[in-house]
Amino acid sequence: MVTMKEIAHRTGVSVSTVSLVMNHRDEGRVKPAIAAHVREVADELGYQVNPMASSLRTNRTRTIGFISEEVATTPYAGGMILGAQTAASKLGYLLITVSTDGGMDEDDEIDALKRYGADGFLYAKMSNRVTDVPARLKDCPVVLVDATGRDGTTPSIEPDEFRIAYDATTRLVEAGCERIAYIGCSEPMLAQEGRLAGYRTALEAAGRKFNERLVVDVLNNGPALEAVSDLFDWERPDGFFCFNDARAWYVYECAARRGLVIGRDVSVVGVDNHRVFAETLSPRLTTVELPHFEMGYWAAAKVVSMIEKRPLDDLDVPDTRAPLPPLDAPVPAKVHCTLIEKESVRAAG
Amino acid sequence: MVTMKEIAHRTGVSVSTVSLVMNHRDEGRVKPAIAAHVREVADELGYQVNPMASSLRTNRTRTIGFISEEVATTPYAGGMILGAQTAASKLGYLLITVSTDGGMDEDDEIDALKRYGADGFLYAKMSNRVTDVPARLKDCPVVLVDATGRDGTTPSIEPDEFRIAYDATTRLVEAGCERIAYIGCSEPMLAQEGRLAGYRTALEAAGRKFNERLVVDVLNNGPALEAVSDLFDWERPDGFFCFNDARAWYVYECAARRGLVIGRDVSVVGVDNHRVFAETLSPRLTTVELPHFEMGYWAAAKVVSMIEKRPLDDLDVPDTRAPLPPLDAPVPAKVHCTLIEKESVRAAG
DNA sequence: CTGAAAGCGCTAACAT
DNA sequence: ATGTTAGCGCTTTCAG
Repeated sequence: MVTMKEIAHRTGVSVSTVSLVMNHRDEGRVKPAIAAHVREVADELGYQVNPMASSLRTNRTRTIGFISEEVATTPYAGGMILGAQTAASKLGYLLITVSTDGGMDEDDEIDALKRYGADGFLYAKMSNRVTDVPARLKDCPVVLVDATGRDGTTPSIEPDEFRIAYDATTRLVEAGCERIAYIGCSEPMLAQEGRLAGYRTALEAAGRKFNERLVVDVLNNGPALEAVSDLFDWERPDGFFCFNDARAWYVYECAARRGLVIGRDVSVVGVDNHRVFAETLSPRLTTVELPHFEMGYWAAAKVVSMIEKRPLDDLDVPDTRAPLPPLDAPVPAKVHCTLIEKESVRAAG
Repeated sequence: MVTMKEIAHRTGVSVSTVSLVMNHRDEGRVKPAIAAHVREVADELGYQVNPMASSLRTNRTRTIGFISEEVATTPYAGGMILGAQTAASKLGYLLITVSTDGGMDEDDEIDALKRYGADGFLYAKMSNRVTDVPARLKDCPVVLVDATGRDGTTPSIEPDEFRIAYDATTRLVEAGCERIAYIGCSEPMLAQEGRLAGYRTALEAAGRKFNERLVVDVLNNGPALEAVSDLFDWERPDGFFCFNDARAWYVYECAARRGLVIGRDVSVVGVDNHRVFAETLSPRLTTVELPHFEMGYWAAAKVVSMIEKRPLDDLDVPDTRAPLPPLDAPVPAKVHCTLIEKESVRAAG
């Protein structure tokens, strides 16, 4: 391992000078020629800072902890983690992911993260929920991902559920569907409330009236298929907005059994059909992809801005907003999802 | 943060003594009474070692790096990571995961891991492939996960593909299926070869003869559905062994369109139907679950044994082998997958 | 059996 | 503008 000491030795300056240069804290403190030489030798030797050693003095490790209890049980975690890691990496941080599903104890894992000196934390859910920040994270920089804090005390990022449903439903309207159904989720979730409202509002904006009988809220189980089946038989919808991929599947199954072809006889807009699934289905499906990557990305950038106490705008975060693509977009069209970024209500740390 | 210095102060001994005790290196070096007292005070104060500080002297961080390029694009990574993290955590290590899909450069990510002093590495694929170990990992402890090294130089763990297919096919035979099809994968993969062989051998062991026309190797795309559809019409199979969940889906779709009920008219054994998917489908499906968790678990334990240069048996690793459950197991039956653990051909480090 | 002292690689006051 | 010094928390000889 090549150390500052070695560079100091080779360049004939002291370690402190090398330290200044390597941390870009020269600028009027070290003669430019010297600084350049130091940098050159460092490059040549392939010098890399030892984050352990510097953390000992600075109490900063340039690591951020990512905590989620659903890494193993949902296919969406990967995208979020990748987004967070991408931003972290770009900003010179390392993301350390711990999942607390299975037998893992959340507090233990958080302790491990703290022991290793994480500078900040991402606390992630895999579907928008009101969430309490764990007690031991109370006075650390924390950002919630795909979740919203109970008290408005913690910054968060979450999908604009209302707009997802509004856009999806509008799309079905514009595609000429007359009887648009919503296959929702019967568990209480922010996503469900927001989407039902968006569906309803879009219908009304299009001059349709909301029909309760076209709304079926189901769980992910056997009776769900019957419920959707009944909907097919009794209401004969020609368009479906589906809460998620599992719900969309009930529609495919029912359609297949009746000889109906999706894209011809009925239209379906689903949310977040996962890739494995979508590869098979996508030719006949319009999807709203929840921007897990983007949420992770933003959250990581945000927590870095909190750690370094500088405005988020100084960091390079792409804008994830994009307009709804036109209806004649190639199939499978992707309806882009907008995001809601919440600043902490109190000072963001 | 509570330090050794503080404990030393409170107990009236020196830091070195505290160090000995905390590292369980007392035993004939520190008087038992003193040791006990030190431990007591440490507990009371909630002392935690500072891994940064000790790494400075020992060049050990008790972290292991997990590298994969498919974290975001497959739903299976989560289980593997969770397994690895569980074992790591149990053994007092922290798992640091980096994914190299998306725009991430693998070498950069490995460098980051090395900079942070990872003691060993897990290099994971999400489906069994012959794999080269990255150059910069050459002289570090490395274990391959769901992959096999090109030269037998690196320990690895991978599913027993032959037996997966053998067991699945046998199960279909025992369930009374007469015409058992294999919906395979047309890409060259170890998994495909092994499974085709297992399918064939199981048929022959049951006194059936292998019929090429019952084998359909497909990609994950449009033509696949037609190929399976043709198989239904021309060969009228009553049992299906499917390479993975996407392939199984073609069978469901074809069956639904023909009014055939799975579990009554046709039997299906799939591999690795992911949970999101399985929640909807599982009542009618027998699955072979690839033991991603167990692979991750074993691999992490293995790499720790390499790092600490002590035999794997000293560590607490559960045996993941289990017998095939009986055919009258409640549906969905899970066919357990056996694993192949490969030691390095040369000395294991 | 226990403590003093040195040093891991780095940063940050403080001198020059 | 650069070097000296001290010390972060811990491990590890080496003396006693």
